[in-house]
Amino acid sequence: MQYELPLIEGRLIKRYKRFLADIRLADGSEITVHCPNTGSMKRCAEPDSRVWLSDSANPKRKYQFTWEWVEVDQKYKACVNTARPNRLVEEALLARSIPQFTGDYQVVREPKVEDGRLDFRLDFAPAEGQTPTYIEVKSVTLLEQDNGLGCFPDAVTARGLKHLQRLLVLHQEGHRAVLLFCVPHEGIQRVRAADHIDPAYAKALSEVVKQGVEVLAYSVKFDHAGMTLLNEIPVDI
DNA sequence: CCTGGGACATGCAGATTTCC
DNA sequence: GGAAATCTGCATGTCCCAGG
Repeated sequence: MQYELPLIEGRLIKRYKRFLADIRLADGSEITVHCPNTGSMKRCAEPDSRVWLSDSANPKRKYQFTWEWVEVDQKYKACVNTARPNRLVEEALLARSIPQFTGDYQVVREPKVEDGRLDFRLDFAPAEGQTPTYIEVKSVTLLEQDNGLGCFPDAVTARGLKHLQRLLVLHQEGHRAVLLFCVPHEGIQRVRAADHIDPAYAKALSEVVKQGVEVLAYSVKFDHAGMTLLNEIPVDI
């Protein structure tokens, strides 16, 4: 995905509410921006970090700018906008650039399933004789130490646990079910379940994988004006 | 001390209304 | 009648305050 307008650079003062962060711009002015992240943003919201903002150009919004990227440990870019990984995956699916997903399929966003929704469903042409594939995308942005190992989740997640169960049920019903870790963080080259953060989730993950739910991880390439899904990276379960 | 609820901002889907 | 515009509800984690 490419941003329509150039990103604006600043420094984080503080993320002080779920949706809000204060940023200092290059000219010294301070603004409040929308923080579009549903997680704890562990290690991604350190005061004084360099940050990049997108301009919504939307006059109806209370806060014109949206926090997109942060610089972690003064060297790695990471994307904190949780809507982006979903888009990156969608683009890659539509471009047929993920080798694990082949065949003549249509991409359905946010398909409804039993008790909620998942991120994507791939519906195959009749000739393919294949039941749908379900995909849930998770964003990985927690690098605990500078060792290339990304951790998920970054906080206890009851909801994430539910998604795992949902994928397992779909798999048991005969569908392909895939958990796709999208990793928009330049310092992460592999992913593992964070059992030190959410042991229940880590346990459930290894369990559903054992039962046949697939897990994939893809790194993300940053360029001056956007991001693209890059290549597969290993997942340690 | 613990729990519950509200506020916070946005994007999106789905429903409903309006308008030609 | 059908398209477009508008509304409604949901999802989401953190923080703070009130009440038990």
